[in-house]
Amino acid sequence: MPELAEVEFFCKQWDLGLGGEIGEVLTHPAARIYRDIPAAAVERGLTGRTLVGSETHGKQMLFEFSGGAWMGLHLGMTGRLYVAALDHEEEKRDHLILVQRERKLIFSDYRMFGKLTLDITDDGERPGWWQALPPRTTESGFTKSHHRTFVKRFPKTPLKTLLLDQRCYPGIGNWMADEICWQLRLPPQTRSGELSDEEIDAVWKVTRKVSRDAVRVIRPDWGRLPDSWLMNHRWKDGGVCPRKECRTDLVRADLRGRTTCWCPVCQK
DNA sequence: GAGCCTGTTCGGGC
DNA sequence: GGCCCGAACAGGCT
Repeated sequence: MPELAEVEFFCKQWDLGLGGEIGEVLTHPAARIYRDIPAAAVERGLTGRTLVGSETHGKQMLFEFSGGAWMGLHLGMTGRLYVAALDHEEEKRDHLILVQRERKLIFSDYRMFGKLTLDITDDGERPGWWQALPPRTTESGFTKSHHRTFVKRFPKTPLKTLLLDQRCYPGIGNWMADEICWQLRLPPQTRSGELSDEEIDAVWKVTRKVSRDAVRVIRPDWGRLPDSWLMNHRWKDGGVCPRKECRTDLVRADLRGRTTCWCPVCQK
């Protein structure tokens, strides 16, 4: 489910817990998210600390706790964060629960593709892996030239596939990649090497726009994206291109292992 | 019951 | 080694 805007939405859910001490940490030790760090280490590492900050970067989240503890969280396909009252009955897939005095902060992930990390740093700096993440697509560090250089490295890769590469497009997932191709009127199969310099710059521009618009709409309350976008039409059978002058039946097919949706008329 | 799937990683093949 | 690509991971939902 979560791409960059949804990740921001989920991250914000835990804001209620900012400034609150973690009295107890409940885990499911056998859950797959503890493959990199044992559940016991997470319990030991976070109990008694205070949640003091949170931020997102693409599909990654970072939670800061007092004393230089940093918890990284990736939601995988189906992860979500929510807040519940203390008397909330634990659900089957609630793999991590941070219990505060007035609430529970819960990470739930039924398919368990999520990932959790914990770093304790002495100097108060963010962990190295976080600092090494590429520029966000919503920010000024995501420059035209940075983008152009990356595109030219992979001339044979289809545009849609390229847009899923987190090394350049952190946070872009399947629906956003299709949306970007559709707004560009370019077939998702277009090889990167076939793009003109003008088209490469257009990819950069639309990527920024789709990223920023998605965050603006989804982050506050999981709002609905405009019906003028492809997004609201791509899932159901019988979906048609939302362009007024087009209305052609959308095509859905596999591209490099991912379901891809496009308009056969607008995108050629 | 089979197939689907908004993500990432791993390993085989070239 | 680099690149490509399919399989695997897992389970709720249609």
